[in-house]
Amino acid sequence: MTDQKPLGFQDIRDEVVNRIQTRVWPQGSLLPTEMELAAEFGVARATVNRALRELAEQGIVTRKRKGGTRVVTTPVKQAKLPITVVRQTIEEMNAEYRYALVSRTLIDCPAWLQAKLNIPEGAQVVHLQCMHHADNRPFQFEERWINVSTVPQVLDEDFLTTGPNEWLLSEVPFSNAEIAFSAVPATGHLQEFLAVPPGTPLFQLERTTWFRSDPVTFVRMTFHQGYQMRTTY
Amino acid sequence: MTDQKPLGFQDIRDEVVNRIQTRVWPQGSLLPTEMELAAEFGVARATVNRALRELAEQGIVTRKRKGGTRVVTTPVKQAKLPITVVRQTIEEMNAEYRYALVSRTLIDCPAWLQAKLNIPEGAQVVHLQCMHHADNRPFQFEERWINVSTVPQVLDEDFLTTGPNEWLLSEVPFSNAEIAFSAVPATGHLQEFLAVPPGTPLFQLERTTWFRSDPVTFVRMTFHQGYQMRTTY
DNA sequence: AAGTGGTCTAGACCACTCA
DNA sequence: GAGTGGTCTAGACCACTTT
Repeated sequence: MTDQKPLGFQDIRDEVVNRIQTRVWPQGSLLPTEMELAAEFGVARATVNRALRELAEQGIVTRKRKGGTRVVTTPVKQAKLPITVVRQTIEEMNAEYRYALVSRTLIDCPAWLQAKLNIPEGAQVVHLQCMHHADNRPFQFEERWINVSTVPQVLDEDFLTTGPNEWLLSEVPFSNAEIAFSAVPATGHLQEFLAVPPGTPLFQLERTTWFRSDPVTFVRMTFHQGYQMRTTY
Repeated sequence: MTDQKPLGFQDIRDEVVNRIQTRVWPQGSLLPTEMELAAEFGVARATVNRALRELAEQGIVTRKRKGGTRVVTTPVKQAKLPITVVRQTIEEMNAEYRYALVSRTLIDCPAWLQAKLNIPEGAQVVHLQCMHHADNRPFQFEERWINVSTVPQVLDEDFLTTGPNEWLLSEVPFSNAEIAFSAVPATGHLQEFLAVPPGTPLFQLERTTWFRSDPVTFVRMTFHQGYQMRTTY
């Protein structure tokens, strides 16, 4: 009984990872070709291909036609950061979510936002300020600008009961975005709404969103004192 | 000339995304089966399968045997966050990188770290403090604890010229980790090494790393004032 | 019980890239 | 020019889930 049961692509993948981790195939070395591996494991080349393709996506190996498959020397880890809606985050903590609109105004797009979104002069945007509470304690202050020309429906939405994040997600799903994380001091509005002393370090997330190369929205979300964003790789 | 050239899985994928974005297949709706799509596009089922599998990985659709393929109602975006070495980050800014070891001591594992890494009592760890400079200005302060029992080679490494991050990457590549981002005030060491007034908000990244379920290291990296971490999705 | 996606196979052709 | 991965096909069987 040399072979027990047929191997799947996941078995191949795991075994390759194994050999890389145990330095059977050291960093920088060249792996056998797909055909050789297929012969060794007794599977079709397509199966080996799928296994190695996944490892390439994970950044563990690089693949080149004619060049073969090589173990990456300095693996660039990729943490997957799930971007959820605030409501979900809070409800997953088993806390009670409460949303409150602070202000909603229709304004001419300020110059800095024009530049950031690359939209023409004189465009109009809806400016929103909102608070998100968890168990009645301040959780996140949200300041947002929505491009009226991309999302004209925004003029008919008052955002009194639904947060702009969730509303936009239903109106403009499947957009793409740029995100920036930073630490900022509590000043002005932030200090008041998040109920912290002036200068308190706060975790902040800025995001610019497009739908098919049309700028949709820019949002600045500032979290309560001590908030940690977590992930894995 | 009804069909020009044979379609690839990428064409299928893009066209499906297109139909989802334009609400031909609205959120929550059921897509045609793989066989139906294969017939429509004039390709093999495997090709449709690959296209839809990618969209499922991206979280745009969900797939269930017998249940079919369904457009996700509230897409959970996943930002891919490349975790690079500090040196790279700095060199990509076209700045000059400089590393300096502040302290290196062999100590008994403190209780809080024992709990965090889940290692037995009395274990020993190497405690490191380092500074990373960009163009001779403070960029990042790194405080790290390395588990001696998992990485015994650490006893022979003085870390005078090479940062522990890069060293560990060559000794223990392909590990997995938990990451937490937060905003902290500058105090004590941080304030001095990063040359900022006390209480300045600083961006901090904490990471716990394992290799095959053996705890390797815990690191706390605090960045200079105003640092932003950026990504896309 | 039936229908759907999940996977594998054997073969083929192509595209890239190295020598 | 030759070798490698990239992709596609047609068919098959399996595994899960709903009816």
